[in-house]
Amino acid sequence: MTGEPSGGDLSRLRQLNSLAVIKALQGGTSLTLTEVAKRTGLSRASTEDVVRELLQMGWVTEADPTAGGVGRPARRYRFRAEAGRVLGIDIGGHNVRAVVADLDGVVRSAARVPVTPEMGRAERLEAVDRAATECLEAAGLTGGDVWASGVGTTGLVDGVGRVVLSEALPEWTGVDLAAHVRRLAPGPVLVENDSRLAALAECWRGVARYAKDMVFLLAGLRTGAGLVIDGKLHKGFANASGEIGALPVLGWIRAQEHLSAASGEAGDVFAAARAGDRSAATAVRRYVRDLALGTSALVLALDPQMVVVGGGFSRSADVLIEPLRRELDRWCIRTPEVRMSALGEEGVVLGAVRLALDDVEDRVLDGRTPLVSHP
Amino acid sequence: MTGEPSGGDLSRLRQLNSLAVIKALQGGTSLTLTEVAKRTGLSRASTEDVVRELLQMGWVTEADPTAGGVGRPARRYRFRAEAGRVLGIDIGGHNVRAVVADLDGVVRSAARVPVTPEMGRAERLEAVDRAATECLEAAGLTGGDVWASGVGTTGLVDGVGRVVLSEALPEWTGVDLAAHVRRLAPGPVLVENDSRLAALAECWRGVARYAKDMVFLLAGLRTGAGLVIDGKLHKGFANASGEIGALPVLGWIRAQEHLSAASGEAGDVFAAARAGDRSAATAVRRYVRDLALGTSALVLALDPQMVVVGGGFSRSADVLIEPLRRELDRWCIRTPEVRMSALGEEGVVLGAVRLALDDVEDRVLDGRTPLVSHP
DNA sequence: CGAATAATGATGTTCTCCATGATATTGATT
DNA sequence: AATCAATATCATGGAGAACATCATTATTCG
Repeated sequence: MTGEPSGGDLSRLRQLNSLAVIKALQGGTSLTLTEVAKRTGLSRASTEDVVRELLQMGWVTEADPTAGGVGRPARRYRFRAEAGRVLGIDIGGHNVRAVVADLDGVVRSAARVPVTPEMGRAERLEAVDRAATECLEAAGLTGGDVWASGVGTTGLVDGVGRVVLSEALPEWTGVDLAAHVRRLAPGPVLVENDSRLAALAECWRGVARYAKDMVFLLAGLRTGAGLVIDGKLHKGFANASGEIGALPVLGWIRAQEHLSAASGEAGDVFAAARAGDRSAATAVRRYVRDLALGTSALVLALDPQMVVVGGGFSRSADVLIEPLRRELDRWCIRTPEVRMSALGEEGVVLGAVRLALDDVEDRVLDGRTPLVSHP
Repeated sequence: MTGEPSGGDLSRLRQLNSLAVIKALQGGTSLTLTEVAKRTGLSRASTEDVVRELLQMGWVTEADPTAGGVGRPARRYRFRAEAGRVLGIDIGGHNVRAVVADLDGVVRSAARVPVTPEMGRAERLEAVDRAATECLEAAGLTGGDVWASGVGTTGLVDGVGRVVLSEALPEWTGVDLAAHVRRLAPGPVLVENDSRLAALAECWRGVARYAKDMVFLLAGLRTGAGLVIDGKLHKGFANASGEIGALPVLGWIRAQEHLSAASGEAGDVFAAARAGDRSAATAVRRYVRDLALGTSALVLALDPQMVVVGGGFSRSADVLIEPLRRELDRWCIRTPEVRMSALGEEGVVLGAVRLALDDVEDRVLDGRTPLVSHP
């Protein structure tokens, strides 16, 4: 019933310990052998052995020793994040973003191509190509250098990277994004729904960094949700989790209508409400009420530690967050922390990067890819 | 972001391999060394070594060799499930059940003490004592022989085994069940909500045996839910997951009222509906409609592989399941399999046993309890 | 009764980790 | 400048675990 820490060979032990050392070293900081030994729980001697091996394979490299301090200065080692690259892509209604990141998830180059919600399939895919190649070029790479790619898009995505259903974008249902991106960057391509990727990103480097259970709320022209459960993105049996908006009584379908009824442009309504416009304030109140209903359902179902609000409207956090919290209080047994997204528009791309990195780590961990660097 | 398969010592490797062998041997079947070796992926020689050690520690024992077949007959080994015992208790409105099970989860003795929903705290706890001692005695054990206990009760339970809130039972809020049961059986006591335990049980030996994501629906005088996500019981940050019933629009609050309005006794309504009574049929239809609304919220949120219906009303599956399925179809993007509980009234106790067994396995796995048997 | 078959037992090797002590490099102290 | 204290690196030997290989043993089949 539990996972599979399954034992095995002696080499498996070394593999696990190598991985532990890498994990300790990851994140840009450089450490001395003694520090690594302490973090991994290994003996100093073994740590040295492991590090030597990793050094030779190109996974770690020596860093500058720090001056000062008594005694012989220790050598410092750091994870060689530049050993590999991943590609992250966010295909939205208004923008296509692409970034190249290193193995620490640090963005090395980025590109953005504006698109419109009305664009057809071919045009949008062409924008994807442009964004990806532009940012690969800026990083001085070709597609072959990429170890894995993550792609975020609106709509439901199946297990092999095809868009099963997209209501927001025309001609988008049925696109085989994995195949398309694989043309640009051979190697594993992982496609996910954008709300989910934004959720992932918030758990990684956003406000939910230490939350194991978290609900991400995409509040914008569309309303959506992404769930992180037990530290992992929850996909569901057919990749259709978080689609609470489909239930009419929970209000997500009609939520935005309150805003568009009050004014032409949605962003204006929040500004007007902030300025004291009565009808705008009413519209926002109604919007929040509907938003909170669906959110309460998620919160009651999952009892997460935190709700993170992202999406276009999260810019108007000042008139959103507090009312939302109050509405949640009405329904929830225990109202979780409600916080605004820390990543804003970059959330989805970063989540795509995380998705790709997870894949890389999984493959290294499973030993399917032996720990060999591409120098 | 992933778990902690953290490496370590050589002894750690042995520990993992021991565990793998135990897992392979668990479940009553006896295996030959070669079979174990094949299942664990270890070499025959190492398997032999591990098994010898486990044999000596009392975790496995030799079984009768099977006759027939060419070649030297192989020795057969089996997990010594009788090496330890766990206690499972279900404290309900009408019955208190207790069972003693071995490490394979096979029930060795059981006891049932009838209670009434109106009983106060002292009386109900006294029933718990009676059920537990009766079934310990029947198994020839004292509380000290029990390695861990699992307890199921209605209501919200906190992390240390206290009932935080119970609406169904009088004087029940605030009981420290863990402390109470620990008096009977020292050692770890784990307390959980009954719906959740029933969910766990269905995933273990019920109809959801191979489902990783599953929603259990408790349909009875109360309505509740238990969630299994990624093969594990989902508790939530404050142990309050699955409480979707708190949201009025989702109908669980008013669901039963349809039934009680139609007739005095709930069970009768289903019977009457089955017999063709028009008003009873309408009541059932309304009940199912409300039940489905909350269930849809759970299904849309989680996209589980399966919905299992348990609780008192699941006896009337013939007039429940199919209409429920149809109603779910109305709202859900992908309607999961809907099945009736296979365990019925025994579900909660079995879940309690599983909870206790999980604790035992975790402690063995973490090495906090060295693999030492109590002979 | 011998041949084929499959399990068991024994031996030696290799891999990995660890403990211990020797050696190196630096800052502070005399 | 010489010495000391502190810390890090290097080297050696030992123990535990897993594995490959081969000889041995217990069956059944012909």
